Amino acid sequence: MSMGILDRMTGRPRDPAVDEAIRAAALELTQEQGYRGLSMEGIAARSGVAKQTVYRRYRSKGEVVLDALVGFAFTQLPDPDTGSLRGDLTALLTATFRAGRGVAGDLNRALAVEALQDDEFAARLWHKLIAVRREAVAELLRRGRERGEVTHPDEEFLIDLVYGPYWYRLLFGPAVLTDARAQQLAEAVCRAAA
Amino acid sequence: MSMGILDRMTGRPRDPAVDEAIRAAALELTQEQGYRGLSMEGIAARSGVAKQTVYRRYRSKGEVVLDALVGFAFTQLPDPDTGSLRGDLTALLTATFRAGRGVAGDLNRALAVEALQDDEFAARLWHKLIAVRREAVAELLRRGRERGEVTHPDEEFLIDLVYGPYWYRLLFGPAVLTDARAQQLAEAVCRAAA
Amino acid sequence: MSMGILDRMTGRPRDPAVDEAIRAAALELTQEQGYRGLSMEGIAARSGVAKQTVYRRYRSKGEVVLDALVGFAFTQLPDPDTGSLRGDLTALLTATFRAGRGVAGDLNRALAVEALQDDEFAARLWHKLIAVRREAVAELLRRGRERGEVTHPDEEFLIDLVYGPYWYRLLFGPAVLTDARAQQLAEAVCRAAA
Amino acid sequence: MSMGILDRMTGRPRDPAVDEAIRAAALELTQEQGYRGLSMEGIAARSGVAKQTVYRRYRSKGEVVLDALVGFAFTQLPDPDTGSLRGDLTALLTATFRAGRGVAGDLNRALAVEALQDDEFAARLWHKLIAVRREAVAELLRRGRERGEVTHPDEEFLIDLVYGPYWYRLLFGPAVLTDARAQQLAEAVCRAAA
DNA sequence: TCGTAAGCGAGACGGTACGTCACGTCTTAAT
DNA sequence: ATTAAGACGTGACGTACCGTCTCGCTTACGA
Repeated sequence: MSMGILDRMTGRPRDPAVDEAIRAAALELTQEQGYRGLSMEGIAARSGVAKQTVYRRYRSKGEVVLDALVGFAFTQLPDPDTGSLRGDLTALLTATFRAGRGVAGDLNRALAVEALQDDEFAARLWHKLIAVRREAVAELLRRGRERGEVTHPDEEFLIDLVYGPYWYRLLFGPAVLTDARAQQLAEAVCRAAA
Repeated sequence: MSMGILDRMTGRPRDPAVDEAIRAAALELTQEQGYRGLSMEGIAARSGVAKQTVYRRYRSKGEVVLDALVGFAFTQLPDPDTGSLRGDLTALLTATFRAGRGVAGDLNRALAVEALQDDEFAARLWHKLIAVRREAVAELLRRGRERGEVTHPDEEFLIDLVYGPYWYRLLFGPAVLTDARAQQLAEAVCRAAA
Repeated sequence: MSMGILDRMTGRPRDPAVDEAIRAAALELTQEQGYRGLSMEGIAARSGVAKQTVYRRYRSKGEVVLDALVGFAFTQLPDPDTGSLRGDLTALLTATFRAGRGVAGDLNRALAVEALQDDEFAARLWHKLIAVRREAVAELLRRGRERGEVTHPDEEFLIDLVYGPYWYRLLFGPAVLTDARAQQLAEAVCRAAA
Repeated sequence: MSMGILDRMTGRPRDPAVDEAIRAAALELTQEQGYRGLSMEGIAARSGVAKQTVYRRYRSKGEVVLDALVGFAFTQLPDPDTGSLRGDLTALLTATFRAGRGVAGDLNRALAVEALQDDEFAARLWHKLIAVRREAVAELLRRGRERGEVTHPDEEFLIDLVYGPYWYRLLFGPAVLTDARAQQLAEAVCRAAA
């Protein structure tokens, strides 16, 4: 959220309303005009905030979008416990795909653009978002492993298998992030994991 | 390559050396400075060509990169026929991953950036590059289907499964496009396809 | 005028209408809001020209003002030949003071601001404006020397005596650049020169 | 110095060390980077003082510089009484020119910049600095008038003649504020005054 | 052979956004 | 009330590219 590593306790405190306005503006603009139409200048203008005030908090528009996305409710991944790996994965992937069809899809695309061009940002993105999502799958897999549903030794690989098609389709033609696809994918991962 | 629908037959013909210089400049700059450092302005400067001359051939830097990449040797996908789906997929994925570790990876990233921001370009990219690669896998799957190795009805889904992890890793941390991973993936796809 | 040392002969030629618009905008803005209210940004906006287009011609607003002033008619100093040093000086100083009471005074003040803060600019100002004005006085003094009206050996000093009070009053309280003062000054210089 | 018209007597008293630090910082920065590099922001930073603390005392950087300069020893003009106008003027001008060659020159230039852009400040500068200096000359002239050395009726004009060349040279090329020049000038003023 | 039609290098031009700097005001907690 | 610290709206800075344009020059082909 705030860029400071340690919270300062001196000086005028940052206005939380400003934080909110910036995030809101970033979301609005991304939805209205796509990521191409998003700029630090535009965010500042829309949120009625000075450019410096945005730069004080974020290095780039990517950071703004990331922060805005992290604040989203549907980012809180469900941690379903249906009793079977397939059920768990289906639940998680369905939720993921559904989010991907909405605003979150646009935001994810925006983050991808930034990450592809900036390694530092890619690293931050990984820690703040990607790693969290991966951990959710890892947890499912651990439970599956206890039940004997998972024998494949390489957890990382399996997680790639879960999220790979999601991002692939986010990149090229968003038309297929359907619930049916989510189910197919869960099934496929189960087979691979066995 | 040439943007004209119908070849004009009057006036001074385009200089092929210029085409070459532009592509070369795009490659060099992408490698040296990443996609962020790539600009139409820069391409023109580096190739010693007027800006207009670049615009006469390409709408955007994405198109330049796409054209440059298409001209690459390792873009010609192998069409292995090892006798088994697993063998075929392993061969194809190994080749793909290897390319992804080199320059082609940078170029693919560049194309992704452009595609994410421009739907028109995304469509062109799909037709010129993605569709071709997908067709290669489709062919393997057809052969596997004849042999009875493939029973899964949804070919499109399986192809997503093949390429999804590749792009996912191209986005986030390129460190894992190893030969071993290619093999793992081939194996997983086989299981899903069965 | 144009910043280029040698005129290029390739590329699209600069639009003279743009030159004109920039100078006009600079003059208008200086008169309307004083030098403090003058900015490269404002000049560009007022003249309906892109900021880069201004920067392509001038390094700073000082240069713009200088160029604008040099283009002025009343910059062409009179070279009076009244037959006496006192007559000549009176004519020249009266003209100078009169100009100083009008727009040229504001512009001169603007140039002083810039020169005081930038040695490089001060040098250019000297060559383009100050030196020219000094040469006019030098010519008068030479004629006076032939007539025996001038015996003082240090021409530079005498010129300082002519222009010093002018700039002093331009700096502090512009109320006294009267014709009477011009005459007094001419008289005083004559005495000093004798 | 202190901006308050009436001294307040409640609350925490102002720290005199702060006053000193601000003036010192202003001097240092002016010498190091010229007036262009001087800013309220910079003064505060260099003096280790909050920005507000500077603004509480001074309206603008010009005021700071003025205050700093007024505090200088060599600002106390000598009131020589050599017995002749020429002697008096030579003494005063030599002192003035010498100071102009040092830090005081830079400070004077700085004040000129501010005064040229801000009429209110120009007025304050006149009262606090210029008028004082002019009065010193006026005193010399009065004495000269008693002795019969001065017959010229316009005292103001003569004072302009004394200080004009000084400021002129402060503006354009400081190389000539020599002792010899001071003497020449004193001589010329004497002749004009006679 | 000569005109017409493009290609080409060069660079001007109106734009938009960048990221930074300083301004002058403000809000906080501590003194 | 003063102080250090720093947030904040504002406005300008100087730069980078964008995509289009206008020059003068050069290559071709076809009449």
